[in-house]
Amino acid sequence: MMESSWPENDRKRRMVKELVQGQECASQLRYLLNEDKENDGSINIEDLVVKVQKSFINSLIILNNGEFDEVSQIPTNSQLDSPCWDSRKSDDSGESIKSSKLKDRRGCYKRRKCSRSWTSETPNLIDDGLAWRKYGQKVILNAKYPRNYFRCTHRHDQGCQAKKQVQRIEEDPPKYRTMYYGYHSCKALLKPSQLLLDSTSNDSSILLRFDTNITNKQYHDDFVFQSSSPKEEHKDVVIIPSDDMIHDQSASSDYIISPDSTNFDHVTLLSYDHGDVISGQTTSTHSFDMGVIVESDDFVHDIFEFEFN
DNA sequence: TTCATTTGACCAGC
DNA sequence: GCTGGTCAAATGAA
Repeated sequence: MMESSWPENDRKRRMVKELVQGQECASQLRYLLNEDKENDGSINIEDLVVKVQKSFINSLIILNNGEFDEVSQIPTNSQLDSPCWDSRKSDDSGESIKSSKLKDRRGCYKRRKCSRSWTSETPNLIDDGLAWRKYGQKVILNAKYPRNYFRCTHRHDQGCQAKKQVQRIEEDPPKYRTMYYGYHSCKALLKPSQLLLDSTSNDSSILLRFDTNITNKQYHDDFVFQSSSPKEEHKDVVIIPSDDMIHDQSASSDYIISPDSTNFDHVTLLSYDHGDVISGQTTSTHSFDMGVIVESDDFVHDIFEFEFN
């Protein structure tokens, strides 16, 4: 069943959330790679890449007005790459077929025209962190390698309509083209071991690190970071540009950090400005209902790292 | 036993 | 009639 388009606000919020999560992972990745930090293995670099990729995937899909089974982004050329999806066909065919006592009417479905897709090409097969189940493979005319068809594992139990096609297009260097269709509406797609946060932080605190560049001035909505800690599951931390920022984009940037539904007493600013550590600089808060104001003269390029405890 | 993959068949669209 | 997307039985893996 196809879902209708999201309300604009909801769509925007979802997209921002996806991008913010991706950016957070990218920042983590940069932190590990560029600053030559020791990684004790608690943070899996490959998992971070996966999460960044997932962020892009979902953002691009959301960008297409939330059309779950028909999206476009990169204008795929090709009719070669313009498969037509219609998950409803299985409802019209598969189930009814069973009851109609026709034993083998496999492939009885209705293809739909004009479905567009967006595509990514990678030098290797990257696990995008989503749960896919292969349901077909097809030799494609004039193609050296077969095309593989995947649908979301949770298609039946959660009605997730996401699909993708993967095809190797070059051998040396190896190159794979992945075409995505539909939005992943299912839950629990990522491995639980993927922690966004620094696992060295103590159990009672949450470490949040982000690059304010992500909070681009063009966005005036709340920014929601989903973070986690070893003891607690997920907490949404809302980053709210101050009124000055909203109304005057040239104004100095204040951010209101408001952990949502948490009971933290303090926010400690551990570092900012590309890793220049200001240890122990604690920004207390009267009430997290009101948030914490963090001042910065150059918010665009700052990297903030907070600890909630 | 359950779940995922493989693979040949079926069928819509061109 | 050809091509590509999907189904579902058979098979394999855990």
